[in-house]
Amino acid sequence: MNSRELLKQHIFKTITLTDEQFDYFFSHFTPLSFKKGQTIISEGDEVDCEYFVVSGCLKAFFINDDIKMYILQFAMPTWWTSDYNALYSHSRATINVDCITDAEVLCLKSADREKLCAEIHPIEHFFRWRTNRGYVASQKRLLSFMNNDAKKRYEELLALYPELYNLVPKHLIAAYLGITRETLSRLYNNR
Amino acid sequence: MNSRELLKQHIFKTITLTDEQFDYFFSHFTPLSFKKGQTIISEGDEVDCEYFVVSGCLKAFFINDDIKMYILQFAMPTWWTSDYNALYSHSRATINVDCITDAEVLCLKSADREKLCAEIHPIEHFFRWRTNRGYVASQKRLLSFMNNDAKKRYEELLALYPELYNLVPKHLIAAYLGITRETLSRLYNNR
DNA sequence: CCTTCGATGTGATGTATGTCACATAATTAC
DNA sequence: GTAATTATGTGACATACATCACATCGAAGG
Repeated sequence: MNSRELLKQHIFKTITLTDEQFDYFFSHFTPLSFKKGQTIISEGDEVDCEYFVVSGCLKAFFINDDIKMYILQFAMPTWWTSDYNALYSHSRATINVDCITDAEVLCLKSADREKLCAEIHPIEHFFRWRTNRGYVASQKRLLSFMNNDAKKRYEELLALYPELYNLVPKHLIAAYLGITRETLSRLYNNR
Repeated sequence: MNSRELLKQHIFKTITLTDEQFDYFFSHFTPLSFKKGQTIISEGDEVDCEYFVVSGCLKAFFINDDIKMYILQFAMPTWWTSDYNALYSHSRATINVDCITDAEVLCLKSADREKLCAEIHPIEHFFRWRTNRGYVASQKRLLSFMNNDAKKRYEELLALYPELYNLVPKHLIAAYLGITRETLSRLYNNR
């Protein structure tokens, strides 16, 4: 499926637009291709875009003062990603986004998102529901952090996204779970 | 300030409505009063409202199988709360909401929120931005969980909401931080 | 006023996870 | 194809936090 169809099917799960409306909507996206390891957003950047993943896998991550990495989100096809804190508050990026695999994305400028939301009411509806779902997912992950130990969180992650097991290196899974790679290795080798 | 003015000032930080539009908007809210300790949402309930806090302090919390409590959110005046997972997915409540102090709230039915969002475009805009901010706050809290130890999270919480220190018993602060009351006691007594 | 119960403090001890060190396997770069 | 780099496994030990037990203190209710 091409990127236009993928985006169309994705947003049509929430809203419907006329063909002209969708064409207009789609005309604001810029397709971009990246190679494995390439950086999309670096800490300190001005952030004015968000990204809809068409193929491949991205990660959004934070690096702390001890150079330890924590992964906020793996972004797979039909997921959206950016540094939303920076994007919404017009501040500099504090998180990074890069490519775990070769990837194709559609880039949407924040100013264009706002323009589209103002011009076409259903588009605002779509973005409201996208964030509603993201908020609930984030709360669930927070609860899982408080309630479950690392082993349970690992099993939950693999149950929810089995494709990650072969797609992303284990030290990145550990960085998502908030544990060290050593601990993760011991968990699934039962040591 | 009365509840109508509080809500008006709150939403006018994001959007503007005509007087008639705001009157219409406000007419969908039901004022409710609760006493300290009263329950607003219990696990297993059907959830069809969200709540705008006018006065007092609520907590939204999860109880796990070992009857340990984890607090997702303290809700102070101008905050919104509910079990958003249940509310958005039309499922039964898995989290509880109750009153830490006597409280007044404005209740908005989910069906009315959707109706208002469909009828008045700026209202959809308001709710989109409310959730955008909630999503970013939730991501920040997640990062803090992964990156900081309990002491740092405690200091962060008090820096962000100093009023909680005197308002909320310490075992609830602990339940928000995801630690036991004993550990919290040791943290601030440096033992 | 007295009783009860919830909130808090603190010691002793257990456990999950982190840290550091080192070995080896798998990829990537030249 | 070889060297360099990155990913992974594992042992020894350190540490943050949990658990359990018990004491104290203060607020709420009859």
